[in-house]
Amino acid sequence: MRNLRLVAEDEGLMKQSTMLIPTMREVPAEAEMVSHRLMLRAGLIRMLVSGVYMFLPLGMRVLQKVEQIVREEMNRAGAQEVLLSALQPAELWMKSGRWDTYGPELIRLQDRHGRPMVLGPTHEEVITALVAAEVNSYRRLPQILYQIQTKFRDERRPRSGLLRGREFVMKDAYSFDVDEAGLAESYRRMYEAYCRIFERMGLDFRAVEADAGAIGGSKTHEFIVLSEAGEDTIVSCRQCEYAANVEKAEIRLPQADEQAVVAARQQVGPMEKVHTPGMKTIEEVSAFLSVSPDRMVKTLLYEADDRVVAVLIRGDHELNEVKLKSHLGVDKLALADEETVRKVTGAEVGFAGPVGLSVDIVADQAVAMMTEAVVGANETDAHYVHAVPGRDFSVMAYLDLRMVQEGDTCPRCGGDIQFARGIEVGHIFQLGTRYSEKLGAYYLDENGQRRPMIMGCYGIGITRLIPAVIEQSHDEHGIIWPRSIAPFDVHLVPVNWQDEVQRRVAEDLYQRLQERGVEVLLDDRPERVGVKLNDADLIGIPWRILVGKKAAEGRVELKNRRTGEVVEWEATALVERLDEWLVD
RNA sequence: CGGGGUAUAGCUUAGCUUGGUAGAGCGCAUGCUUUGGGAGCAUGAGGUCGCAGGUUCAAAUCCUGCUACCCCGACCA
Repeated sequence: MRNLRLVAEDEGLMKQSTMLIPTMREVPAEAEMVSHRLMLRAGLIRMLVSGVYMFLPLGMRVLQKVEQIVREEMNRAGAQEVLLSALQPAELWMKSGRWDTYGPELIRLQDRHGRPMVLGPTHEEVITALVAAEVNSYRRLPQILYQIQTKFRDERRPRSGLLRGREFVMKDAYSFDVDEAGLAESYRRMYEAYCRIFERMGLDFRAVEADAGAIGGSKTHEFIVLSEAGEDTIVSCRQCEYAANVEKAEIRLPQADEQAVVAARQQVGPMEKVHTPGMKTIEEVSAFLSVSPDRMVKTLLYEADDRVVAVLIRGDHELNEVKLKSHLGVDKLALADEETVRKVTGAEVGFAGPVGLSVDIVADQAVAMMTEAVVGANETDAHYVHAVPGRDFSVMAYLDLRMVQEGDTCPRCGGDIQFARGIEVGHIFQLGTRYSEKLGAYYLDENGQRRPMIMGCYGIGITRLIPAVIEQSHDEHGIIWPRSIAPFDVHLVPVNWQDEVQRRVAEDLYQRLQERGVEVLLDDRPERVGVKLNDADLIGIPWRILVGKKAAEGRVELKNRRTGEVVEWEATALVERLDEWLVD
């Protein structure tokens, strides 16, 4: 008897009285961000420890729908699904070099034999080793393989619920091609698949040029869901298609007459040391000497891998560390500590300058256009005025090193740029041969030549997509799901479950909608209407059918969660014509 | 890793200044009434007051250390 009931497909699976959907009326103190609060309140997730979350039945349904969309689009783009391992031998990471460079974010452990292992934060090593072992001819290329897996990163500061966790689900795809043209084609396919995926989820997003970071590679795009709550800042042009992460955004040099600069510099009198007691910041020195920041140069000392480098930036500009790191080609970059600064400059922090400095100096390109500048004197409480680039100090290179800021123009067309914030949900890279060479992914071409495969990698933060959707789609009452990833299509809510007529109409609708393939959640709890309706708004299923007093006449109410629009229907007609309204 | 904050019932919290039997609202259980936007009455269960040490006749409260969680920053395919 018990078994029979359990196999009955219908038994409680979509009934709220039996499902674990622990909604919360009060806001949990731990959550700040809207999406985080709503996910906890709607009973989608619960935290186990910081940065690690469990998916409850409702959240699980959403997660599965997101995964399914990604799967469909990956398959459509010609990618093949695999499942790689989360537990990986450290050996592979030593081969790629990332055992040393990845840092404490990589969760390292030992097996019972003392063999070093890692919990995979990403899968370049594993997939490359797999393809290296199984593919060795151009005849078997190209290949695009993808997986949906739990990944581990011991983040310094997990935050914002699912947005930045230590354990999370990602889709990652890897392409292997015979040449650059093949890579470009694989990259294009993935780019298009990504756009379809995010469109299907109803997201307002932008694909922007980005920095490749530690993973390496040349061309790369980030997919950013626009949201003020996001951690990333992007710039985009109002006139053309240009859009980039601020970390990457190039600076267009203003038109300048070099002859004029050179001529102007010849008019400048000799450099002069001035007493600037306790004036350490640009603002202080600027106010003290009555010189505007754009006529000053700040000198920043960085430890880049094992050496110290001085970086010159115009006083009103801000250094972009990502650009600096990429120009210097180093793995580690950090502002030098006070002791190092004192040793290099012979002065307290705040008085560094390029004149007479013995370390390598690079400068932002804007400095090259300055006639003269105020700079630190490498002597406590002193600055130089009338320091002329090239005359009083020289630099190794002028580079694009600063952050874009309001008022800058588009590097492509010179148009106006605007800033926006967003959540990074996808990132695609053209990796080249970095991993294939280190892990031995070579193939023989038509001429029997051994060549490294050209790789690309393509990630989507599956679990991060859910809060991203919620950030863009909610109101003061709760979540508003797009139908494509909603946990259910229809929320069926009888006003009074004790009322036999309402109950009969609701159960009948429940059954008939299910027969037509509609996913229905039936709120059969003996709660008061108010409780049920508030929970329904909170959970955010796109359509709500309310079965109330008019059930006696066979009439029910249909409400659109997004628009709030309510229509009264004959229950029978509603089932018959559901195709008309079940379009999101 | 630096700065700030919090820790008392499932959730939100009072009590801590000034040491003396740990309280409320919501939720939960049972019963009755109620049922179109978070009901009413009654009864009841539920607490190592984050952990460890110290001071004291006596510690949720004072002191020390630790841990966890949150926020800001740094960091981040």
